Amino acid sequence: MRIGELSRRAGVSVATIKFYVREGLLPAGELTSPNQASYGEAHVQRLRLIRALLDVGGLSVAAIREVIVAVDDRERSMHKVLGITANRLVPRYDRESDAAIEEARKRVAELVAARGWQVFPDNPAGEALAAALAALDDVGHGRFAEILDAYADAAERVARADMDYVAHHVAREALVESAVVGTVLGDAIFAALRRLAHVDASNRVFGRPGDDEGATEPT
Amino acid sequence: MRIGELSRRAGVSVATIKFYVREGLLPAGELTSPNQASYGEAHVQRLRLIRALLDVGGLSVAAIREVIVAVDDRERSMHKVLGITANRLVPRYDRESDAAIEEARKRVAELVAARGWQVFPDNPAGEALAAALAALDDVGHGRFAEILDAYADAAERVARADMDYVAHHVAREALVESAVVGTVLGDAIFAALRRLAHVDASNRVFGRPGDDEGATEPT
DNA sequence: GGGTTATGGATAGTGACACTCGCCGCTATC
DNA sequence: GATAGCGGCGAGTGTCACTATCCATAACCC
Repeated sequence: MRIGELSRRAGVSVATIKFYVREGLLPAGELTSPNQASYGEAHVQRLRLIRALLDVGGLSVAAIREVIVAVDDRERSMHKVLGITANRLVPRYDRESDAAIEEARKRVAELVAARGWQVFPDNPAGEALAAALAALDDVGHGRFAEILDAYADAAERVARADMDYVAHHVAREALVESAVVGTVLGDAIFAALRRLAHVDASNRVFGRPGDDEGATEPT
Repeated sequence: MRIGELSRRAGVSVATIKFYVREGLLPAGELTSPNQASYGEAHVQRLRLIRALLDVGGLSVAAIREVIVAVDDRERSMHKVLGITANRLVPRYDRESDAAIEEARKRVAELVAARGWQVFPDNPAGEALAAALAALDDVGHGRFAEILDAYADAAERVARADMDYVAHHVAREALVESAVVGTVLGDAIFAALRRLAHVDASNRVFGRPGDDEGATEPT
């Protein structure tokens, strides 16, 4: 297929496809003549992956490029690819190394130890967690950390479900891409579910009967 | 205190503070003379809230303005403020209304019904969930929806913990701000925990003993 | 009391980002 | 052989979160 059809199939403008090719997110089509190329199903798939990471996952183009290069590299272990995804997915908080973040890092290390997680806590995810806990302190909600265990329980449960899914439904070759997609879209899905659960809980606790303004939210 | 000290206390540049005042995120200081104003603790707190929502939560300045206006409005119910937060927090996916998203919406409605959640499924969070599920389908991971129940269980657990925290540790006046902070930072915390749990699970399942490259991830 | 620094207020500029446009000469198709 | 589409490329656009500069005045420091 040529670029016009690819554009229609993937719902991405021709100009944008050209841009992605220039940026190295999408391989160029196979040239059939000096200025004519043909694209295949793989291109459609790749475009959908790009859009999912971009729109739902909120990754930057540069981050997606790194992830995609890693996904395409059959030499890299899944571990490495996931590490790259996490590195790119997690925003960089270059907080000056003050006492608060140090203390938060210690709390993260304790949590990891208590859970028996086989993880170095200076992992990007651990750093992100420390930054979030420090931000919580800053804002005056240090006590929130008390319910961290409930969060960790939930995270373990979700991670277990993710592993089950991967084990049962994902072919070996597709493992890496699945992991990336699952990591990124899983965040979005969980966040949405949490929001729904909050609205429900909030309705039960605070909602007056007959007051349905909490259930649906016009802007 | 004057603007210089406020800047030092909050770790935000003077220029940026002026920008936030202009943008309506931060109330102006109280003028003591035509070109001299004084700021208080509330300003420090507010700045920290802004930075947390911006850096960790990833909200835009415009979104933060709406949230803050809602937080400051004592007339508004917590429900409404949370609705605004959710509206602003969740990215807008203006997907053309194709069959896929319609089908995803139906799946969301079924899930909500099965859970007995008192929520209108055309909630922004429900929409976000539908969009994420549709994106999952696009990318060829429709089966992922099979483990949605595990996600929903985890979300309920977290939401319950959140409510407990609010009930025990948050004063009535601070309820709304806490809810906003908890919603936004809670997402970041859970995502980080999930990532940590993944690394752990991945280590157990795929990691060769002695291969520690999955545990820590240099770029 | 005089020089340096800080301040409030306003306008304009910056750099990153994700596209988007327009052009060229060529090709496919009707 | 007209017309629409194409590949490739450089330049332009709009948004966003600041950042820089300017001015007149105020505070501080010897």
